[in-house]
Order: sequence, then structure tokens, then C-alpha cells
Amino acid sequence: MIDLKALRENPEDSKARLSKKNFDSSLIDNVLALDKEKRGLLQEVEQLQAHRNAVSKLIPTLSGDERERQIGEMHVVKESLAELEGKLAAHDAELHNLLLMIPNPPVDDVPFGKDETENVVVRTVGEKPVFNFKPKDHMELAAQHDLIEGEAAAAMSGSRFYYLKNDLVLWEFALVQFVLNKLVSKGFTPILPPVLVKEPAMFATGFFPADRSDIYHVNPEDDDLYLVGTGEVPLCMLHADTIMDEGQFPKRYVAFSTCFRREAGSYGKDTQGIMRVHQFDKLEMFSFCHPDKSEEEHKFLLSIEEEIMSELGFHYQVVNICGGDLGAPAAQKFDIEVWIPSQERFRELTSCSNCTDFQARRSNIRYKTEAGPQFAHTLNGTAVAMSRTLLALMENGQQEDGTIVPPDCLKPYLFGASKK
RNA sequence: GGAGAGGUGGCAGAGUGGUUGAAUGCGCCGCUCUCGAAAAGCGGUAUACCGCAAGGUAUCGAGGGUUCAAAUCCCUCCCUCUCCGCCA
Repeated sequence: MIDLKALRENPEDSKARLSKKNFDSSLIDNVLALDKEKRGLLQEVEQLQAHRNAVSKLIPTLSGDERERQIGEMHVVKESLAELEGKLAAHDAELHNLLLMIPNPPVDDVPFGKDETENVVVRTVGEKPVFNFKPKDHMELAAQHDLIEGEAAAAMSGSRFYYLKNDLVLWEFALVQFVLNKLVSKGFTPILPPVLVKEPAMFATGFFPADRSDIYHVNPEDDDLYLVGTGEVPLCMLHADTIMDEGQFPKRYVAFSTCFRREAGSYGKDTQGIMRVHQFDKLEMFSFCHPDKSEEEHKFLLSIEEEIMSELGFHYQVVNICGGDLGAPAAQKFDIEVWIPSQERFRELTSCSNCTDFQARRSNIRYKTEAGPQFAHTLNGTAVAMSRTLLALMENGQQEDGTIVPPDCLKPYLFGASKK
């Protein structure tokens, strides 16, 4: 949620920043006009309420005709108040809906750009792996070692579903252990969260109203729950509607959760294999921090992602996501893209966002200060997203004979896997 | 899934239609007393919004309704607890 007061005080600044997200600034003007009208109405309503309250206090002290006369007048007051309150409520609702549509204004060093083609590579780390043979793609490798069952999954559940089998299962759990140990030793609190949430959680974290079409809705008429697309949702809600203690900051969590995405509108993209799927497991990092520290915290989360990528032996690049490619909640986002040999290009494996106070406003996450409660800042970052990371490990670790060599960091956790 | 109980300020806990934003206790802050502390006494102690201000309005789980007037009565929903059933 954008700060309405800040918008009132400096609309031009907000408009300029939002233009980076290709956001139509005429909506801002609508909001401000509506807000002004609303405040006028509010004053009228409150004056009338004050009158009503005063007379209500008086009535019990009266008796006889005077009492009846006052009660009679209150009938009239009641009617006009109801009408005014109705108008005010309508204004409020419209204003709220408009505000929900305004994304988080990007920070200054977010690049201009209309879509992902204009993201800016910040740095490239490691070397492109050299194969003295033609590297196979992950599905060929999976077929060779019986690691993925796609057809039965598609028949049962539809396209973009898969069974992981054999060593791939063991590799996933090794990845979980490796990354979880690392993060817990860095002080992150490990979490296993619910993945079905009620609608307000989707609004509070900024996924609604924007990304509605990409979220699974479960039993709309009955349970009316949503399957989360990322652990970010339940992690953020962990402190919703609370006043945190500044001494806890930065409060860091890491959650393991299955993630569900409809991938609506991605027809034809990455149709083969496990690059783009409806369901995958992910370890997600999340921080609650002081507003002055969120930039630093953002770098910290990104540095952990880079550490993991490096230890997994990946050649990667860090990308500063341009305004047009930023989601609604993020004020800034860095993706890490890893080299995929069969595709001969970098593909997104992680994403790290600073949502500043946008989610905190919507989910009411504050901390105590001498001047009263203030909104915290929230950040999230992928620690490891399973299907794509497994894909990258298979392709980058392959040998000429088709065997797949794990990175050293996973070996302690792979005692059950075959020696192929 | 069935039956019942309940959700009030930081916490505990009164309050069943009217000058109650809410008794009381605990906690917290300030002051007095003290060399200092404890104890005791006195005072203060929710949040949000509107307003230049004075001040006003709203909030007793959420939303709706009845009433001149709702923490209090009615309806719906959410959540918690107890018992039964089912279940990994």
C-alpha cells in the first residue's frame, strides 16, 4: 500500500517514480481528488455525529415533553446521518480500491525499461562451463537415469506437472539440508508454514489484486482458500497486525514450502521439462527490518544467494530488474540468472526484493518508536528454488558419459544417492 | 462433521440498553519519601483518522441489523477452548 499522506504532500515525486513501472499517473490525480472530497464528507459526518452524541448524553437527563421532542429530532438527524455515512463509505471503498492498484514506487537506482529485455546485468561471476562434447539438456539426462516421470504426471494432473524420481529426490533433500543448515547457522529462524491462505493474506502481501490469474483458488464456494505461489506470503503474515520490537530487527526467517503457480499466459514457454512448472518446493528467506536498514538488508540477502550459487558451482549473473519488469510490491529487485548449457543462456534461479513499507502497510506490521508505531520494511529472497536448481545442477554437472557429478557442498548430504 | 463455551485496553478481569473509551488489579512511566533501593503514597499510562488549532470522530474479534441511543439485543462470518466422531 502506498502512503496516502506522502502522496498528498508530494504527488509529483510519486508520479515520477511510478512512471518507471509504466504506471499511468492520471490514477494518482483521481486518488487525490477523491481523497479531498472524502475528507470534506468526513468532516460533515463527524460534525453530525458530534451533535448526535451530545443529544444522546442529554436525553437520559430529560423527561416528559422535552425528552419526546429531542427524540423526535433525533429521528431526523439519524436519517441525514445515514445518507452522509453512505456517501462516505462509497468514497472510502472507491479510494481503497484505487490505492490497492497503485504499486510500490521504485527506488532511484532501478533502471528505466519496459520489460525484461531492459534489465541490467550488474555483474557476472564464474566461468562458462566448457564441455568437450555436446551437453545434453536436463530431460535427456533425466531419461538416461530415470529421474523424471512426465507422462504419467501429465495424464494424472495435466501439463507442467512431474514426478521426481530416484537420485533427483535425494538431491532435492540434500539441497534443502545444505541451504537450511547454512541459513540457520546465520541466525535465520526456520519455518514450515501453511500454504493455503485466506484472501486477505494475498492482498496484504501485494499479490492481489494484480496477480490474481496466477494463483490457484481452492473451493471458492466453500473453503475459499488460495494456494501460495511462494513462502513469502505466510512469512510476511507471521507478523501481520503486530507491533514488533525494534530490538528484534533484522528479524530473519527461512521457510520451506511447496509453491503453486498457474503459469497463466505462459503458453508455449518452457513447455519441456521442469523449467516452468505448476508446483515446486522452495526455501525462501524473509526479513523484517528498520526502514533505514532495508537497503543494507537487501544486499545481505543477495549476498547469501550469491554464496549459494557459487558453492553450487554455477556461472551466474546478477540482474538489476528494470521498472517495467518489477512486480507491484517490490521497490527494487535483483535476480540471479544461471548459465544453462543446453540453452546457451542465463536463466532466472532466484529473485530478491526490497518491498520497503509496501507490504507492511497492507499487513499492518509496525515497530515501536518514541514517536509512536512506524511501519517496518520487508524483504524477501529465494534461498533455493528446487526444480530450476535441480535442472541447473544436472546440466552443469554432466559428464561425457552422461553421469552427473554433484558439487562438493552437497556431497555430505548425498550419502544415500547412487555413485553415478 | 456433531454438541457446548467463549473472544473487552500491554496482561488479567468487571461490565446485559443511556453523562462507559470502558471499574478493579498487575505491569509500565513520572513525582513524593530515601544516602540509595525496596515498600508506601500521589499522578499518568490504547490506537487510528480529520482539523492550523481548539477540538472532534471511530474502535470492546470482523461485518451487517434493531434503537433517538449498542461492549450490552438480533443475524452472518472468523478465531480460541472443551467433549464426541474421523484422520497422517
